[in-house]
Amino acid sequence: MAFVNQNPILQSLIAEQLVSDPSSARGRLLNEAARLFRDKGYERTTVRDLAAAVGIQSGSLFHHFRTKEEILKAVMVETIRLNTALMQAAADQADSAREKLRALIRAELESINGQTGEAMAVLVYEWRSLSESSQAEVLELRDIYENLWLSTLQQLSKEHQLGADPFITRRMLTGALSWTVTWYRPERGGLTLDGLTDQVMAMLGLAQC
Amino acid sequence: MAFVNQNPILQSLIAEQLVSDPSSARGRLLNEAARLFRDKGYERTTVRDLAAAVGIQSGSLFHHFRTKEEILKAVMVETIRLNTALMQAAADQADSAREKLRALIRAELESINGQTGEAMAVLVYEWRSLSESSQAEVLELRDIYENLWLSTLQQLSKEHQLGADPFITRRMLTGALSWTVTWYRPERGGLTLDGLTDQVMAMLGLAQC
DNA sequence: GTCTATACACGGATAGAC
DNA sequence: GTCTATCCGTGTATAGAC
Repeated sequence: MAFVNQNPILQSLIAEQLVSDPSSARGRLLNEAARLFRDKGYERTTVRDLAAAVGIQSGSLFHHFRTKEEILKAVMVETIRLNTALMQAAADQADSAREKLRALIRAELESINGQTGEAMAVLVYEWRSLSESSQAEVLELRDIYENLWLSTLQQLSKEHQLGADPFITRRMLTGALSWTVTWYRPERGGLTLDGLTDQVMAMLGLAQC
Repeated sequence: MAFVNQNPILQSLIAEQLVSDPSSARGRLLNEAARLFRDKGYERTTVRDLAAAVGIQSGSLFHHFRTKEEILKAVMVETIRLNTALMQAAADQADSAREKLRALIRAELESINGQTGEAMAVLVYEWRSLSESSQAEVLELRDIYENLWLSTLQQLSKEHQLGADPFITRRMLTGALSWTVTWYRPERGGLTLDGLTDQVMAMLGLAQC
């Protein structure tokens, strides 16, 4: 993903070949695919659309990917890998459980509404279009990601700072945060990403007093 | 929707021809369509699937609806009409703003996870498949529904019982509640609908003390 | 690694008989 | 109001030249 190219976390993932270099043919295709899948949906996006987006003919696509579904799966897998690393880094910088949670919320809001947002939306809305065997693979990666959240929420719960159950709170947050993509428009209107994060914390009764 | 057939609110809506009688040919088709659209997605559901679900041939479908999209739109329109009426009734029975909010949350959770849940999921996940002109029509109906929520949340905010902004809180709740359809399974496991409602209230810092 | 050309199946929608 | 038959466009994927 070209925009966050300077990010050292992305750089190390590329070096380990866990995500594609965004300047490579494969990387550029996956970025365009994420955008198209989010805008039109996976089913309504044709292989001709995908090829045109990177300036090749549809037949040439199948030199890089065996099937259209393989492209969807690659978008999802690489997105989770990148976001797990970003999340881990964000949480590591915070001290208290409360600050860890705030860092996670802010990082997830940034993933959803920032430059990886297209791919994050695909992860949520195009799940059904993935074959069952691919779903199982992606789910495994998701577990690592979710454990980051759960351990932080469980710590807060121990400290009696959380109103509801940690598991349920995480599920509520998953829905609430991913839904922001349908309405949050940072460019027009005053609410910044930090302001939105504050609102989420306030909703949970964890506002800075 | 045959299951809630005895519901007097549904009966009056049918009498006013605002929703189809679930025992009519049209009503049965819309129920099956909601189920198929949720399970497979709108695009992956063929007119042959729809016809087979009600035991007719695909050509015969077009005697009832001019296009496939018209079926999707009808599912959405009738679902909003029914749920607005159910919501209004739930809110009217409560006295305090806090109890009104609880009634709205419980009613929406019931819509999402109960017998109209298939249609509610379609409303969230198949939005993009609706043509723009149809989207505008459905959006108008949604406004009425949303105003029910906003007036209650604004009242709570006046009473200083709400941590975050009312508009933002509603949007967070929209995401959080609709997401329950992906994980909440009342049949297996102890959490009842009332228990889940309590958890949501607790998350908002509005637990019964 | 990309091109052109095309196979081949499937999906939405229509026509006209009953 | 449902049937059968069918049109026709579109979509995924392949073949083989360059």
